[in-house]
Amino acid sequence: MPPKSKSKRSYHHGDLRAAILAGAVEVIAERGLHGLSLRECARRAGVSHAAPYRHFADKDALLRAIARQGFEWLSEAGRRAMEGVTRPRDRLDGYGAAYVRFAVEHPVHHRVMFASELPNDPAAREGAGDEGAGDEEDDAGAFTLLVETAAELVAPGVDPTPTAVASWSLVHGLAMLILDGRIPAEVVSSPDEAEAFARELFAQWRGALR
Amino acid sequence: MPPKSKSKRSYHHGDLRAAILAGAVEVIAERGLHGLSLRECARRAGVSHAAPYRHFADKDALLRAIARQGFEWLSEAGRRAMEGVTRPRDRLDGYGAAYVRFAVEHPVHHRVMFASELPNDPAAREGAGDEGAGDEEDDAGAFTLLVETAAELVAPGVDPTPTAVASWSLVHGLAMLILDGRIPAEVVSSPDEAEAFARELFAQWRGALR
DNA sequence: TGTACATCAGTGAACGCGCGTTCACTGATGTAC
DNA sequence: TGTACATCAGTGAACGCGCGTTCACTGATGTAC
Repeated sequence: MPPKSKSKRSYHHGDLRAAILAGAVEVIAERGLHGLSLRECARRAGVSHAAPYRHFADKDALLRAIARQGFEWLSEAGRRAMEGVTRPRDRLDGYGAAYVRFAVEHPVHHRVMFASELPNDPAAREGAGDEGAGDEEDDAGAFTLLVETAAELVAPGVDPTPTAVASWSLVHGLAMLILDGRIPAEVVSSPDEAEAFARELFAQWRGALR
Repeated sequence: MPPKSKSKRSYHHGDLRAAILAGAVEVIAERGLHGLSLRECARRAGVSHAAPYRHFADKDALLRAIARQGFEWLSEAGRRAMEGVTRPRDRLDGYGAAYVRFAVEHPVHHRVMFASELPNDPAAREGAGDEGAGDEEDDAGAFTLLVETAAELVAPGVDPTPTAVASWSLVHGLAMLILDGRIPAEVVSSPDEAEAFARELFAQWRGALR
């Protein structure tokens, strides 16, 4: 395999789709969500600006692909964190810690997953075609898992939804505050620290409320 | 005061600054943060597209003004919610409920206040000139208030910061989830309902954790 | 009350820019025979 | 192993667009006298 002629002979990229996806995450990390452009992604992949359209119908499809990937990774992480753990409270803690860790490890994905740019636009939640439905499923799946876990925690007959929502709010809010730099960097500069901090939070929160 | 000649004789607006500010909030509500443009704000105020530059140095200054207004309103609401309430736990509940209510009442402000578009950009947190410093103060002020309240709640000698962070995370996360439409609309379609839901959440959360 | 003048809010033309998207194309790839 | 051909990934020119920002300007406002 001669080093120079490696891909020189062909202008075919090999896996442009993945390259565009990775490039998009990079761009968002550097310039923010509104700084993303298909042309910049193409540039980084070393490809003409029209090439991405072979793999993504439009800019929105690219964002939806990132969100879908994020939901997959998150639910996988949550599943892993809870397998083998039986005590309901520990399961909830494990899931929450995994949630925060995911956000710190993949801040761009987390942002894209939860960036509803149009608060007043119900259409964004509805149709959105085949791909949009995929996102919703992942999202709903994660929440269902949370409600089931919460159900093991509350007294029989009590609606577990509020507890599930509270748990989700706690970890979601913590993740957002960390990502926004509102939590001092020395406390949570690494995923490990973020996870530890989340667990500590859960513990002390319990104590504080008696 | 003749209805037609009212402002026809003068092209001076009267309070263009406020009009631009209100228009910007409107635009963001309709089109999202990235859909905001100074030209559109000028259009809605019935003014030439260069006029806003008399009142805002650039687009960023406009956003910073919205954020500053939001922080003022929020800290005012928090103060009002806690005045006359003495029991620490009730003070924390009141503040949290006010926080969630504020987010539902002023979703655009809340979004602008907490939209760090550039996660990796530490410069956004530092300098930012005179105006930026104003934001930071409001932000820090709100958090200080929270820590002080948390200090009354935990055992003496215990660092109240984690409890404060947990409280903030809970209400911040709940607000974000509501704003993103993740909480069923029938539960929280009005500010009153949002506030009630928040209080219910706090109560059941305590119960669930024993 | 009237006049001169400084101030400053708003105008409208102009600039350069990067973007999303389309389109007819070219040339590499893989498959059928 | 070789040839013909369909497929399809990537090209590059071109479109139209709205934007941020600047600039010399005009005309309203308010103040000093």
